[in-house]
Amino acid sequence: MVPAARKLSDRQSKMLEFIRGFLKDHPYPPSVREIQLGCAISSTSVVDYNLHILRREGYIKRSPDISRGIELLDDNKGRGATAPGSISIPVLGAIAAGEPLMAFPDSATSDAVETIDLPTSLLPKTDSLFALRVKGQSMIEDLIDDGDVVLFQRRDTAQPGEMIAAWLKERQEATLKRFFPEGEKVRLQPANSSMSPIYVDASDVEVQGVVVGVIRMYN
Amino acid sequence: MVPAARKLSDRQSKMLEFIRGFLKDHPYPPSVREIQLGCAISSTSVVDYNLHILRREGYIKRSPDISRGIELLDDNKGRGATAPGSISIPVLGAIAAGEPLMAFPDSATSDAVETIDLPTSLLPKTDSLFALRVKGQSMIEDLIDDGDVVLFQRRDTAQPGEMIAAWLKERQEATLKRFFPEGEKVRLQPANSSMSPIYVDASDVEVQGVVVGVIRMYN
DNA sequence: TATGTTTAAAAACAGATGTTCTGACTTTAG
DNA sequence: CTAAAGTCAGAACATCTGTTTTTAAACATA
Repeated sequence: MVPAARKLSDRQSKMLEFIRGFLKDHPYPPSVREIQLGCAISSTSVVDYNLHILRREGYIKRSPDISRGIELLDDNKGRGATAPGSISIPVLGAIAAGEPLMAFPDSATSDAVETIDLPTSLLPKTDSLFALRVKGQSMIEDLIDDGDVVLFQRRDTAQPGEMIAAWLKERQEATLKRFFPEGEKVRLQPANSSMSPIYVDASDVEVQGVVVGVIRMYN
Repeated sequence: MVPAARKLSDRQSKMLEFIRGFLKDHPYPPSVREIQLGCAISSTSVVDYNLHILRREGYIKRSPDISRGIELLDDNKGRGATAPGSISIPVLGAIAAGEPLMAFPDSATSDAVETIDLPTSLLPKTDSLFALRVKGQSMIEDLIDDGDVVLFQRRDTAQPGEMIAAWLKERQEATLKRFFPEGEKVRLQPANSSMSPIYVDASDVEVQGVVVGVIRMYN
């Protein structure tokens, strides 16, 4: 049960949420300055000020003069199969990098066949990640081979040139390509000089996620 | 499964026991000086020295320069345990794939700055694995880029054509190349058409491990 | 014996981190 | 409106804390 039912400011809720997330990713609590960075706060004094309030309201406990002496009180800890500092990423299925084909299901509704654990230290961000196994060699010149596992961050927009998992509504197909918006159209560019780009209406393309990593195993 | 079964000194066991107890009583790990006090040790350097050993032997994990950055690894009560079906692989350092240079230390005597967790399902074998971060682009045509993390299985022999971490005794250098024995000599072949192979005496080459995987992160 | 390795102690160093102070801006109560 | 309280920013401060350096004792090995 949450100890207090007092209203918290946006900043305080954000801090609480950050601490909670930090404790998921690390085996030690965050420092004041890590909270400052994580919540985009301009001064450590503000962090301290709001931590004071969070303690007064019963959300946390603090050990004075002790680094990282913050304890979450409303946390039902004790469970969590993933090692601290690591997160589990679901491998949702396969994606075509050659001829587009395999659809991959939505993570909300599907059960990942497997998951991979990676240390958060390696990852740019730790939320909304998923993985797909690559079929085909259209991204070979970007050093992504058939069979590689590609990590994505779920996003619905992409910057020009980014590698994305694209869903082509009309064809009901998913494909791994570089993303180049060109007016009303979108060019989906493979990284293989023997293959041609795909041109589709911007409205027909749905960005599923952008590539943040690659894993390859030689078996 | 306890990571190592190496002999620990009385002092080291006591420290381990103290850390375990401290984590039971506090929501944050102990500092070096708290361990010093708790175990009646006369200097922080001695604590640091023995913590190094505990990490080398796989009992704990440490986050450099982070206060209280100690994590118990042999603890299966939720905090600090590697996820079931996963193993932790030490990232020992860097290896040159361009001009050979950076030596990487021996795993028996070195402390991994970080580890990566991978599910055993992805791995061909789960024993004697280690990882190195690649410097240079000599393996670019084998889809291994500068900055990639390469997983090795520790072995002292290799099949012709396998990608290996090679130690050149005379030069005191380590390099990532493909292995081709040719009589008395060994050809170490880069996967970059703009680079030339290295020829050395067979007796001058020490196989450290063979490549079993690649991990790449875009940050 | 000579030499190198392991373990230890003491001190100093450098960086990480909690805390405090001052002033300004915003909101609220009267 | 005015004053008090609440919130925030920037800087400085104090100390907590990981790391390094130096020196040396104990121990094993050649």
